[in-house]
Amino acid sequence: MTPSRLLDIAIREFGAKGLEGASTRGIAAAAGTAMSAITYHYGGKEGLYLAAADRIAALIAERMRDGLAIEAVIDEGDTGGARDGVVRVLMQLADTMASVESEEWAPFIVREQMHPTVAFERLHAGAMGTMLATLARLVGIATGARSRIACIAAITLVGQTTALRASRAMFLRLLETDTLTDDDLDAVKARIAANTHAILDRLIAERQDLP
Amino acid sequence: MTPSRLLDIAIREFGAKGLEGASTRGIAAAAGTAMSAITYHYGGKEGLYLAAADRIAALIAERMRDGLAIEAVIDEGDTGGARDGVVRVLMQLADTMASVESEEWAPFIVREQMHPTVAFERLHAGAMGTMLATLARLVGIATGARSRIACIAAITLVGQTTALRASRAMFLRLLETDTLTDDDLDAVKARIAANTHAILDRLIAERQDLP
DNA sequence: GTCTATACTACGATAGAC
DNA sequence: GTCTATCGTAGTATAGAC
Repeated sequence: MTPSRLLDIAIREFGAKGLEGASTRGIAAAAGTAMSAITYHYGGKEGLYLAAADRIAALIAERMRDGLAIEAVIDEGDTGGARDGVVRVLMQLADTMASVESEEWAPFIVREQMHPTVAFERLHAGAMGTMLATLARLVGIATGARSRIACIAAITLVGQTTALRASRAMFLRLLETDTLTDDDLDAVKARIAANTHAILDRLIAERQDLP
Repeated sequence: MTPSRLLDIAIREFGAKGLEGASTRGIAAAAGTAMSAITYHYGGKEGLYLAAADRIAALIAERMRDGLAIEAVIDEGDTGGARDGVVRVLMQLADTMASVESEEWAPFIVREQMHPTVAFERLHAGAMGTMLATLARLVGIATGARSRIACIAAITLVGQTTALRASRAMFLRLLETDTLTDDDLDAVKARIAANTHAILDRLIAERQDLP
């Protein structure tokens, strides 16, 4: 019980303040235990940080499981299925980014994206790498684009959803609100879906220009 | 001289470690001076943090100046000019996100986006708010979309470029490289430009569906 | 397994010398 | 304007009691 409670708090604290900014005393206190419990269960601050990364990867993998499990087995010729798959993965991703729970761990990930440490390996291997690779593969199947083009397109597609977190405050200002309502989220998701179809169509058209 | 050197280091340190993670001693040492210089010039750690935010806003405003100055005066009827403007602003933004200098201050901004403090006001007022508002306005002019739709579209468009920073490590993994070459950047920019045209076309088509 | 006690290092702020 | 010295606080780690 204590270990899992420590981990929950650790994710929040590390996310908000970073590895150096968060304090083991603060984490332990918030978890209602003593600091030395961290040493015992995780071997120290660094160990707790890595455990937090693993837990985040597991959380994302869990959230994305349904979608990715189906999408991963779509075969080469199924352009329609691949297209639907791209949209479904992005919708799932948008929900994840907009979810309140992601507020805690998203900063953890973004920090690792910009200044990767060993923890990035865990995040990438555990969840994010597979997700992005699947998406790139689906884009390739849906449009017939070469691998490199499909990869670049996949990143721009994902960027639309990550903006919900990484540009959140700016977004809220623009919409003149202070929380994202279900209505807002639906509107954004509809926009992303429409954009995605437009982009995929464009990739197909580009391919036919250069035979 | 000392103040400006302190500020440069402060942006890097606060970006990497956050307000709480960075240490005044560390910043002062890296700037080759004593910690009390921070107290003298900026009144303390918090003052230095806010000064860093102002400086970052100024850096971005400077980088975006050419584009935004022109784009801001495009008038209501000029759909073609507005469309070109959208693409130009996004290209400038992509260059900014990919630039090595942005590696230092981008984490600062993203942190403020997810957990805004007073410093976010400065960033938003000084640069980011104007940029995004201009973009949303141009999207509206270029497509005739309602304000709310144009705002949401603007966010998704910007998201494509911010992914260059906020999902950087993941992106590099996918492309199986460890730095973004000029070739890579050109390819991404071309993709973003093409996506943007596709998205704007789609917005126009949607408008004609519902007259 | 969990907590208390302790050792040691580093933090930010301030006062005062130069 | 810039530095040194110092204070009080808070950080991690470890040893040992329960």
